[in-house]
Amino acid sequence: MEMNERKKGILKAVINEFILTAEPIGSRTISKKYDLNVSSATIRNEMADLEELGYLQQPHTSAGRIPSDKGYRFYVDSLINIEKIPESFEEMIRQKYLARKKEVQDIVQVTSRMLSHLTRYTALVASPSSPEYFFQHLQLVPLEGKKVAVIVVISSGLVQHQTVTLQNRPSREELEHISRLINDRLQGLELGRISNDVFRELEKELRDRTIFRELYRSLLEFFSEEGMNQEWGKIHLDGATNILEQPEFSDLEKVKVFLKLFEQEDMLKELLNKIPAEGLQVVIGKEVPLEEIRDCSLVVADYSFQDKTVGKMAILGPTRMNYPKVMATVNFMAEVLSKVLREED
Amino acid sequence: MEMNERKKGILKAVINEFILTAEPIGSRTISKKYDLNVSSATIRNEMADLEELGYLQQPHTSAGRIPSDKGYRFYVDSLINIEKIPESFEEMIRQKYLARKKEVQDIVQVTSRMLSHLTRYTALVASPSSPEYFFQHLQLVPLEGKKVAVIVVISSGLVQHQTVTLQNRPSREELEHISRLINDRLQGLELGRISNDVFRELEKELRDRTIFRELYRSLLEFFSEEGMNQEWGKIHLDGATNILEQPEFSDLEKVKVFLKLFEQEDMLKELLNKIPAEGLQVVIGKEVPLEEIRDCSLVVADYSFQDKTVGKMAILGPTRMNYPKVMATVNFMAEVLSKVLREED
DNA sequence: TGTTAGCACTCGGGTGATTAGAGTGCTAAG
DNA sequence: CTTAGCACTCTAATCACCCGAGTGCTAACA
Repeated sequence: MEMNERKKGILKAVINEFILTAEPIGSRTISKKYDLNVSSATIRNEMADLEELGYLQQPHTSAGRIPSDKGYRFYVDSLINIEKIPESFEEMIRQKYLARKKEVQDIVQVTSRMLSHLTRYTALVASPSSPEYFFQHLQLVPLEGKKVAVIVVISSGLVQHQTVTLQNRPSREELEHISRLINDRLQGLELGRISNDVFRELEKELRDRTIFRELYRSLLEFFSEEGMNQEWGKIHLDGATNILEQPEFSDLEKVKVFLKLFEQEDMLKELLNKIPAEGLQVVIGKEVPLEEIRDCSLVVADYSFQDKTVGKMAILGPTRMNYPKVMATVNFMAEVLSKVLREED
Repeated sequence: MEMNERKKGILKAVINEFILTAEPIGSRTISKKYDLNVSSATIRNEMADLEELGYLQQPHTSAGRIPSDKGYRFYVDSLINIEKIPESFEEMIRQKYLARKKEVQDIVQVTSRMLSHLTRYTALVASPSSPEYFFQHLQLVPLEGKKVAVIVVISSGLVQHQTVTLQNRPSREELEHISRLINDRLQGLELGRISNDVFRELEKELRDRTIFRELYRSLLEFFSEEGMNQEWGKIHLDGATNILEQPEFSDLEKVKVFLKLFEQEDMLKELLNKIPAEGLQVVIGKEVPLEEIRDCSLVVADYSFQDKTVGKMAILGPTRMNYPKVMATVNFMAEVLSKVLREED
């Protein structure tokens, strides 16, 4: 026994219907609502076959069928076309981006908010992060007392800052001297290459400056792998409560697990990192690399900046997700965001 | 009929017990568990009196009593002493602060996390914000292309930045000139006094510089009341899911309302603003100035920086909250945070 | 050979009745 | 004024029951 056109049609109908209703689908429903020109008995037989093939499953004997993960997989891979998003939408989205200050956090926030609003599921957006970014500028600004603000600008427009308290009050000249030296040395370097070595060389040159010694540690920390990871690639989440609208989350225990997860940013980060995002990816049910949400699906896309993939965005929802719509939306948003970032540049 | 010592003792016992169990408390429970030297019948009579006085209420005739808002109010005002936090705790908390980079966001985050962990309720912390802060330094850093990073430092260690795209690529000299002028003018000014007027004067001086014209708008926005509000005084929330552990939130609808609220930062901001926080405040049930959470209580304290109140922190939980513990914790955390900020300075 | 009508069977979930138990208020005695 | 005792109330849990949706199978039909 193998898949034929009629089986495909029935599978598609069942999944479409299940996405709509979240209830097990019986053969009668299909024969009435969909024009397949066969009786419910025939559909019943086909559904039994589809179950044997692993695409459908039955919660209990006297209930209808629901799709299995394998069923969804087939549906996503072979049965649907991604919806077309109307051109006019792009303009609207651009407006939203323009309305906000164009800091990285703002962009990420706007993106996640739009994603969650458009899909009514939960959106995750990782802010741009790439070891391939270039160092551009470092500025040391003396503050009150013994404090210094260390401001680092990488690639275009991405700024990070940090305050350091020194042992003694530094003079403005001293700070300027040091920042000039550091800038000369790091100018145009890829972040990934600003290793300890570079700093060790710098340390030699600046050995006599006690101030540098003190700055040294925090700069090292800043450019270390962990420092990088901590500051960049932060995950912004929106629409967490949307899952509460889904009938599969009427169980409080499940909700708990879910929301607990959302409070652990590192988990989410790892989750997204585990998904090899190039283009549009759909991860269904048991394929999800995170125990707690094995009954969910993820739709992930990457976005780029200066022609490099720098971040990902994702929609997290029940496996019974409106895939055509969500896939279209995520894909579209990733494209628009990449465009917006390119133009900004 | 009025309050006497025995009534107070019984009221206190009922509330303590209810805080523990979340179940209506009957007279027998009190007579058995608490050593009041009276029988359950006597307690029954007293409880009837307490109900008449409005301190207790009955969900239905054949159930025990639960405290009313008025009961909690009396309890908080007259029946409890705030627990003493052991000295050793302070050191532990300091360590936590030291372990993180000392940016404002980090401090706020650490604070809210600790609050929610210690109390097992939801913590809200408003980041420092005050029109009484002083302007300290502005730095314009040229980025790639036509972009400029505007970096503003206020008071000690509070840094904000923003990227602006200009019409033409600015020269480094030009930017330096402008920042020098702006710095001279704004140096040491209270943020609240950097009004349009100051900028208008600056505009006159710099009229010939087209670059300033372009920067003008974004600076104006930055120092405007809304800009200020948007950037400072952000609310950080932690332990949202803790409420799910509370039996009063076994109703999904209620959970929904709650979590939806948490996704609206401006609501939370308004909520905290409406509470005149000086010292430790407890807002109980119907006293809460926000419809959606009228069956909750808030314990709020303010914290200070440079001897001025700059922010608030709060614990949000069910009215059936462990007031002695929560009040002690919030009070303590606010004090420690103020101390840490003072020492930093 | 594939399709369909018909039918007996299964099973979950909703309905209603019953019951156990906790707690009360009242009364009367100490 | 306190307390033991008792009748009464009300909720929540349990159970039996039934309804209906849906199935798989069989037999007839094209």
